[in-house]
Amino acid sequence: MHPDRVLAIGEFSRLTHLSVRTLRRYHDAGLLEPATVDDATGYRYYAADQIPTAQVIHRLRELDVPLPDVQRILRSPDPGARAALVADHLRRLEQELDRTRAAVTSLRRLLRPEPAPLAVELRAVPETTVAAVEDDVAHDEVLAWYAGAMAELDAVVGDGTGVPGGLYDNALFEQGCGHLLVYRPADAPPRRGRVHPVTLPAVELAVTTHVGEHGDIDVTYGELGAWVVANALAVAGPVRETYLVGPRDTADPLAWRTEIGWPVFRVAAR
Amino acid sequence: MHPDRVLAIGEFSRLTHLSVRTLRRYHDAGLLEPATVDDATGYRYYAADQIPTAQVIHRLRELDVPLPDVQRILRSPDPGARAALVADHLRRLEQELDRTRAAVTSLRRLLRPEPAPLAVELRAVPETTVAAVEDDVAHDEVLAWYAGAMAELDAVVGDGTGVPGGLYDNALFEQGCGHLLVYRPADAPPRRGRVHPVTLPAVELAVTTHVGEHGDIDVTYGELGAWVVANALAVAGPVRETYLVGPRDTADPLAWRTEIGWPVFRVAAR
DNA sequence: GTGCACCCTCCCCCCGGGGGAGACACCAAG
DNA sequence: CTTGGTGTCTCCCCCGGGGGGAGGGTGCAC
Repeated sequence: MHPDRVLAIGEFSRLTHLSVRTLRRYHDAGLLEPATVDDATGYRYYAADQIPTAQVIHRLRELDVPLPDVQRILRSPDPGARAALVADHLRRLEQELDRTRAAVTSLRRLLRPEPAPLAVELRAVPETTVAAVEDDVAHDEVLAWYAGAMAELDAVVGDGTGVPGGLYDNALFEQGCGHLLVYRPADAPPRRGRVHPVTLPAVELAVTTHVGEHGDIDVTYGELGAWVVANALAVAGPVRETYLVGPRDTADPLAWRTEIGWPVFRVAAR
Repeated sequence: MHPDRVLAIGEFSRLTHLSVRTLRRYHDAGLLEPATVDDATGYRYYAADQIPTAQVIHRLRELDVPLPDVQRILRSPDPGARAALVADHLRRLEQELDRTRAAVTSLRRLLRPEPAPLAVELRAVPETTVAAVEDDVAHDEVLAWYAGAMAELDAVVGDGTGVPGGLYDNALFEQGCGHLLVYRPADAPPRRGRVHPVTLPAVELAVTTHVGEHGDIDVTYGELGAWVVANALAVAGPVRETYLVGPRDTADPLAWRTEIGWPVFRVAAR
């Protein structure tokens, strides 16, 4: 046995199915340091027991784990912590899969030859005081934030106090992060944890209703937007959503009803 | 109604949930040309009926469709052709999902605390003449090529003529594409279509058997590689796989047996 | 006519790789 | 010991699909 036979980078590449270039990059990134490096020539030499490590990196990269996260996983000595980090990533992949499914649903609706006509109503909404949770949130954390905020809201004000809703800052879509607010109507909104009273300003809303799950809600947004423009209106302020019928009311997605209201004002005709 | 009210890029951004920067990029790429561009100022103005197009692009991008492909889809006027292109992409996503699943399987095995010891055998293989299909193939097309080549081979020489196998060029993993060859033993190999006789050279093989589906076969490769190195051998020439028990023999992946043989030669001890 | 939000172009950065140039290093054969 | 082929080094540029920010011109409402 020659357990410490050293391997040049090319040989190591053949054994691990990682390209030479990639191995060099991993060295530079501090991900996979060669067992020894010749000071004079710069030649990298690997040991046979680095093969499993290289393979773990390979697999993690196939799962699109970013290099810094790969490093974190490799550096964590405890197998439990390691497994937790990996599980974290698998969860992220799962979320991405949900996003993909939603995009497919939405695309199907967009490419349908005959879109159903949209019923839009112009509605003046008076000032309202509600129990709310609000925060600045990044685009890809919206779903998680929403779940947490709505759960806290339910816990504080109960879930029999009228139809819940949310306000979504336009900057969320334009800059990738923006101000979010979810609320429930309440006569005397309490102040507990993140829940506190907020007075929503009076607005003129262009309102339509989205039917079904939220995978293709952007299509409804677009149709509403087209209607708004066609009627010589312009958008002003955050979008309002009202969850008339949602997952908490019935398990059947086809029965879900979400009201979308876009604050508008009249613009001069051209 | 003002159906031709023009929209500045910011307003269009709010209506489509695409960032201003991204809209500009799509203009530059010829993906989504503004309805009019002011020659003097360079200001982009969009029409309301461009909203659906923008949304289709948004969805396709969420599915990671490359911009040139998005363009191709948008330009194809026939809804049927368009649906076919989209379906093509969904197939690609499905393949990627398979790859992800394989990586998860493999990772689980890699992170298992106690790896099972590997039984490796050194075997001298004589020169053999076989019926083969061979080609230079890119890494991400291997599975598709394999399926086609093996089907053609079965059709020409029948599937009762001994255990099939394959040779996989190391360059496939190092450079991303390399020479592939699949074969079946045959006394008088015919020459029909892509099938033709090939004489495989005699080699010394380090052989082990991979059990189960191929998702984690790279782990076995790595273990075999480590064994080869530990025994003062070096790899030479393409890897040989032999499909002792495969999907064509039984539907139970746990029963599959794949022999992996790495051509080796003895190196001087250090 | 003035202020301010909007819009323009341009350049650099991110990630994780690949291509290729030009210069050394290794090793076996002659 | 030289020579040649192959392996390896570093360095820079490229890809795709975006984001950040600088510096300067515009549209429009007051």
